[in-house]
Amino acid sequence: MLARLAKAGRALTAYDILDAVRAQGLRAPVQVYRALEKLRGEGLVHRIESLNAFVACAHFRRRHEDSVAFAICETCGTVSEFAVLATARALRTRTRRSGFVTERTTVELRGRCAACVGKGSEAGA
Amino acid sequence: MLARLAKAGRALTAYDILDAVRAQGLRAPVQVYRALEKLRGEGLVHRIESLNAFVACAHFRRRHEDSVAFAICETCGTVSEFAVLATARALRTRTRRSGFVTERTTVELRGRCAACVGKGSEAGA
DNA sequence: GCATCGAACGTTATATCATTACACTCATTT
DNA sequence: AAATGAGTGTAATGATATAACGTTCGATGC
Repeated sequence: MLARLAKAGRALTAYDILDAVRAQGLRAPVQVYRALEKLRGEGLVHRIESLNAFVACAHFRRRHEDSVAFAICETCGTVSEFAVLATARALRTRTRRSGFVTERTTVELRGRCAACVGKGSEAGA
Repeated sequence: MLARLAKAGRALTAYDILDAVRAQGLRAPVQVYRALEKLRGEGLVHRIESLNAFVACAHFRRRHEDSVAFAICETCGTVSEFAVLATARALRTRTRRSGFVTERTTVELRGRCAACVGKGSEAGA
């Protein structure tokens, strides 16, 4: 299942994954959600909140759990993961001043990846 | 509808809203989604991606559209909005270096608000 | 005036995402 | 062996969101 996700390069919904792994014996959504939950716990999978979908962790669980961001291309669906240590720290500090204790941050960027920006301008010209 | 959202102080799902405004003649989800879409366009409502829910804009559309973040209390559900101009700019710059053109950013923090942290430590002591 | 058009709206149905409930298996403990 | 409890599989359902389609109504051109 993790292999499927990693191969996809984009985010897959639980039902996308279900379709992909039916051959391997998983038959119901709840089984996929349980597996995803476990993988997320191990830091091998991230959930993309704005897509209600999942990606394989690009960084092989290098303990960055709470400071990861995603750039999501609206055109091709590609999701790239990057670390945002300093940004996450700044946000925590900022909200801490009003007494809020941050446990988890979600940072997601929507836009166009390099490849799609290139194609877009060609088409427009 | 906006009044309902503003009064709530927390995020409401489209169906929460639907229940609240049935008296005012809205009868189906799609009507609520259409209204929300319009309000979002006007900058009066924000969507909280990690909750699949909506909040009234706390800043009266002061043109901060693309640089707003939310601190969401896991205990009481309170959502507070704050501006993250510099953070959003930094993220845009950062991804721009790899050719990604950011159109929209989502920043959401989960944790405990001041009030709930206080209560929590009392209970724990 | 009135035919035409298109945007907005209402209704119904359906698609999509996620969880609950419960029975069964099987390893562990006693 | 009986009791316990974690994990698993299945079915059903709940929660979120959109599609499809007909109607209304104001704007436009004749």
